Amino acid sequence: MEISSDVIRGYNDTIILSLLLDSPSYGYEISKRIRDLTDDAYIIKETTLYSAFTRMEKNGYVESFAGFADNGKRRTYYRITDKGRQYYQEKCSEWELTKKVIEHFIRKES
Amino acid sequence: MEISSDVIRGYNDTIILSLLLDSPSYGYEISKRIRDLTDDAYIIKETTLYSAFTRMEKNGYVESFAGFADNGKRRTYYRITDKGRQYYQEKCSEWELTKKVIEHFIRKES
DNA sequence: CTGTCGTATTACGACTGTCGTAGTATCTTT
DNA sequence: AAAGATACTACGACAGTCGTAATACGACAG
Repeated sequence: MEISSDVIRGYNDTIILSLLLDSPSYGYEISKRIRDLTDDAYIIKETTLYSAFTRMEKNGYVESFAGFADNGKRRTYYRITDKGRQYYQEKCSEWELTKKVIEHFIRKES
Repeated sequence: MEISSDVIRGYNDTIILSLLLDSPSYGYEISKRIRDLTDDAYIIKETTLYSAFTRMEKNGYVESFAGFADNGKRRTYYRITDKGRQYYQEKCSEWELTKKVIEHFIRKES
């Protein structure tokens, strides 16, 4: 089954931020880690990912800086800010509430 | 706390359909039942609700018919179709997967 | 008998985030 | 030499939600 993007929409920023909590990272790696962690259940589109970075940088949730791969290739890294951490925590709380709300309307089949 | 609409976005249709499972209903009542069931945690916007009806009728998930309130006032009722029931069941299954996916990225605070 | 609140719905344009498509560039593997 | 993986950017389209507003009727208070 595929997950519709409208469902995840409100959590893309949260997902990305969660992967920056422990250390900075960059687009391609984030993308792969999402795929791997979810066993390919969720594959974020590149455009969605990079536009999330831009938006979050504008909002002050992440900061970008130039880094280099082992082979010397230039990459754009992103680091989560304090504001980003706070936003992430709020979204985690919100999630608990959201889950409850939606599950009022879900009937599980046998 | 408020629930951001982007989170619910993918489930508005599902929520509305769930309230039509047992009997037909109409906009205003659906709206109130959502509020009541969620203890005001989720208050669907009127425009969102009515445009969902229109969209779902176009998709064949619901059928509208004219009904009358006790006082003789005209109302537009909606009835879920077989296709709508099927869609609803699919969304319920999808929800289980979605939940798992998102929870890979949620860290609960103490 | 007038105004406000609750009921019930519709119209319209703005906005945001995702998507499809495409293009660029380098490095690694075959 | 070609193909695939890495790494990113640009642009316009689209869908669903939102703000605002308007309409209309009944009930109830003052």
